[in-house]
Amino acid sequence: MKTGVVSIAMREQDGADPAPDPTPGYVLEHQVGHLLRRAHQRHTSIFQEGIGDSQLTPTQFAALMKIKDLGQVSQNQLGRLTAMDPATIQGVIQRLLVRGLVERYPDASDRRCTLLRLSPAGKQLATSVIGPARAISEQTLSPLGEAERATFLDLLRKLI
Amino acid sequence: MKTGVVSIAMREQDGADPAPDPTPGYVLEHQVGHLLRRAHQRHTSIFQEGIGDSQLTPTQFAALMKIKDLGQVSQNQLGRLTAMDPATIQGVIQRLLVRGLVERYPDASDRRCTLLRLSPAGKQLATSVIGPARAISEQTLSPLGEAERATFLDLLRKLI
DNA sequence: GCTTATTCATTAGCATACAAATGATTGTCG
DNA sequence: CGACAATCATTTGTATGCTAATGAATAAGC
Repeated sequence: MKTGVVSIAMREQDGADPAPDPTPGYVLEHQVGHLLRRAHQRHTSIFQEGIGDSQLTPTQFAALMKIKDLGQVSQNQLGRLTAMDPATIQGVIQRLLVRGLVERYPDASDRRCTLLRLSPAGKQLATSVIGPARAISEQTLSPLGEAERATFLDLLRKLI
Repeated sequence: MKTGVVSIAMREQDGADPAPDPTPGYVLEHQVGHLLRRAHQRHTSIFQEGIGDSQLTPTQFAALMKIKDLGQVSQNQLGRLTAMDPATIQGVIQRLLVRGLVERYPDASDRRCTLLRLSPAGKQLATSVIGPARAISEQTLSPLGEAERATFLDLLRKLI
């Protein structure tokens, strides 16, 4: 039977030590970044479950809502309003275009820009998913009471 | 000069209406999912800025910390502990293997499993980034006061 | 007005993140 | 013990999300 000392010596010969070595005072599960990642993961799962359109992602939904709000908007401007960089919003819009939910047309006053608007199908979808979207927000916050929800959203907004 | 009425009529002929159409009572910027996404984005940016190793991502860091805590662990088990599905943890570990931060060896008691441990370089890196990681958590929460931070983390934990 | 800087949109490359399918191995249950 | 279920790891495909580079068009400064 190998002793602990011998075992450790052998492992050090291999150059790696599989002994547990937790860092005092640093718990991954308590870090705000890890918790934000997991909370965002949970919300995404709730969204896909509840939005009622298996192709529509949270970012595509955000783009759709923002175009609906504004009527028309350039791609980069839409990206700024939905917190997506130009490369990301490009892909999101491309997929909405393929589905026929968004239309593009040139901006007469600035030939660099392409303006976006909702197609009739896009308008129809945008309207029909607002109900599910409200339910998704409610379900995401369902572990919290009413006062806790308001507090949480207040604090979360301060972290943006 | 075109009137508004004529302009709208022409647009309806195109099948799309670029008129603004905000939904009463639904503000994208107030939705918990959008706020979680943006807060997570901000944290990731702070992480990349502060971790001190331009190649190390938040998920790679989480995997590194968890292997350090446990000494050795199978890949799928590590994924469960860090909230990554098997496909995601596979890629994360692959990149840590390429960098020589993690080592693999077979589990004698279960030939399906491959056990993971930190290499000496992995141990060194894991130890050296704990200080920056603490600073990253602090900076992420810096918009909040002490009491607010505790409240926020409590509520965030309830949402996992 | 002309150079310079900025902005718009796209592209390539890399890193999560998930669903679904696969093959190998192990566990369970009749 | 032998069929069936479950688990481990991988692979493929799709969708964010970022950096960096590009070319076209506009804005700013001198």
